[in-house]
Amino acid sequence: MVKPRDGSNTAERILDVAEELVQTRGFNAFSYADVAEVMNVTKASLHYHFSTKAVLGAELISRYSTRFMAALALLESRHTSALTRLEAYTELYATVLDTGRMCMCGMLAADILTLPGPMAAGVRAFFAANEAWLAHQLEAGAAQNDLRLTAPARELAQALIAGLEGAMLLSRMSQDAAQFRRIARQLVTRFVVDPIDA
Amino acid sequence: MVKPRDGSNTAERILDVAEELVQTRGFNAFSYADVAEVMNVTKASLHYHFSTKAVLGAELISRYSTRFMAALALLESRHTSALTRLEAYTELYATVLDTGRMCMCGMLAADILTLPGPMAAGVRAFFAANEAWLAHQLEAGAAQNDLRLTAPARELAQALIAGLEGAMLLSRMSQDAAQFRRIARQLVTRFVVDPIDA
DNA sequence: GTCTATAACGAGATAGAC
DNA sequence: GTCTATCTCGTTATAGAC
Repeated sequence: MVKPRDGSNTAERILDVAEELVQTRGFNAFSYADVAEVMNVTKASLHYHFSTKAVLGAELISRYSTRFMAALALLESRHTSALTRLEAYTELYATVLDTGRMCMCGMLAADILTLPGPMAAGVRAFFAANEAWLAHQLEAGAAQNDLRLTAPARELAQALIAGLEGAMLLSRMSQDAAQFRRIARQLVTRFVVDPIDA
Repeated sequence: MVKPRDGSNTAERILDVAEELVQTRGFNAFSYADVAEVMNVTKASLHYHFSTKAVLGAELISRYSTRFMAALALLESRHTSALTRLEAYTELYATVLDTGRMCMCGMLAADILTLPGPMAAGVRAFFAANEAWLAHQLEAGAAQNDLRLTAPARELAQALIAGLEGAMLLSRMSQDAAQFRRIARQLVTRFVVDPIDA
């Protein structure tokens, strides 16, 4: 018995629709009715797959985090230098923004005080994992003289993520597609490559 | 007939309570009932002062923007060098975060697609004004050799605001009070003072 | 697995007395 | 200017037929 993994099964499609709504409107600004309308099913059907909105939300975060970490692994295998990995990392954010969406966990970070406990924990874990991954890349890059760090790796990782999330928020608001990539370039250049080869 | 300006009149106190709720929970996650409960009045009373939630929201943004620009003017008069002005600017954000709040317009930026038109316009205007103010300080500072710019002033201003807003979001989530100031210092140091006197 | 129907509640808002 | 009372609607969630 092979489980369908092509994303065409109902639960996955519900997650797809809900994910877009969270990324554009936030967790408190979408409802089962919104999802049901897009999918042409009833709200009751959605409750069959995800008993409560809190369960749906937790599943969204879990899937998003898994996929994000998988994208990081792929990115790591495709790029060998720390600098190109960083650039690919920022481009990951950029392509999300190109679809008119915020980072899902960035959006949920704004809603953090209103989220069910398990969801809040998931969002915090997402950023902790991101920070750890980035810090590791920075340290590895510094070790092989790929780049120069201007501060402790952990601190730089936090500042980079903060800059990228803030840049998404403001660029989406300004509807200035190029703004995000300009800011991302500033962040990477100023924080890590710095004046060595500038 | 002197209008009361001490903030003790009802409309102002409603705005005070609503403002905190927006800064902590977001515009879609608070209700007239929440405000009424804190103030020990009925929802109907609130509607006497602010006919609709959209009107209340627009007034919140207007008051917040006015106060913010006034704080910038004060800050300008108190500090003469561009660098200390920048540091005071980031400290403005830090003190907001110290009270457990996000920047109100940063919060509303996340909700932007769900806001009534006039509110969305007000949020955009807030950030445009901030960007213009910051860019002006940067250019002035560069002109008198107070600091060195690593990119066009406008671009740096956008990156700084993005970094600060993102840092607020993540620091509040992490409940790490020191994190914001560490990131802010990184941003200012790397973006403007750079290696001249580092 | 999806439907109809409905329960239970909270939200934004209004009417009219005081 | 604040109250009680009420309206209407949207939201989350459940029961039970198909």
